Amino acid sequence: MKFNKKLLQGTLIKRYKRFFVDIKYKNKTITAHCPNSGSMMGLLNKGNNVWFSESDNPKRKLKYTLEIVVVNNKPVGINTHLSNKIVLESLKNKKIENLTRFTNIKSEVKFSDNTRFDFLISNNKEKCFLEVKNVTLLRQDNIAEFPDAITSRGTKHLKELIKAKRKGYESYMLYLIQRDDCNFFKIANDIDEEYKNTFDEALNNGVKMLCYDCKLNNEEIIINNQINYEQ
DNA sequence: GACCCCGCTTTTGTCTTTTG
DNA sequence: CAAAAGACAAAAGCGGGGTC
Repeated sequence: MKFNKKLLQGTLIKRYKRFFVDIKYKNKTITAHCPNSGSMMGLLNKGNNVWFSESDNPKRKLKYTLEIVVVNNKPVGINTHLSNKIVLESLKNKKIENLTRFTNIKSEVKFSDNTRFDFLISNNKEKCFLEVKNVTLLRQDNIAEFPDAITSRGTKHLKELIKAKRKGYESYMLYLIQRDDCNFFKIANDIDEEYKNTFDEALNNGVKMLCYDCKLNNEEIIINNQINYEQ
């Protein structure tokens, strides 16, 4: 996934009102859109280097978008919209081993009245729902974790994936770690116990789980290696 | 226009304590 | 003992951009 233009670099001042982030850039303070409504635990230290994009869409209220936060010299992708783009590209390019058999890809597909999943991928034998989660949290060396805050919506998605499975669909969770300094992935059960329980229930009901990390720099973010799940 | 990203602040609601 | 005030909890609404 290439950025349209090279990202610009600044330092973080503060994040507020969920969608706003102030950045120091060339001795000025600019306000950028923060396309991550999560808690972004561990990423929001004042003074962190950040990389952001500039949009030329005249209709936007904020022309800058925060894309990457650098923590301990490691870049972390925070734009949750990009995770779907990255995954779409990876599906098309057959970069995700377990999913190469699916030739048709549809984004944002409605499953029930109040649920839509990120992807419905299919071939002439199987239909498969795929839900993507963006992972940024690292609390111990080498281990990425999700979620970074209680996520009732995430739990709901898992339950809906179980339902999909019962209705004859294949179903997958894909945790996309937008950083490249982790060799393991785990569910942060101390942060959201209910999520962890539902996750286990999903696995027991045949929902499959995949986890990949990414390589990122100021020009692009691309999917990298499959990451081991650690109980 | 509906829905996705889902935490933070404000508002509203309920119960408990204080005061005249 | 009733009314006001305070404490706390639950619920609602806010925000920008993107995609269908």
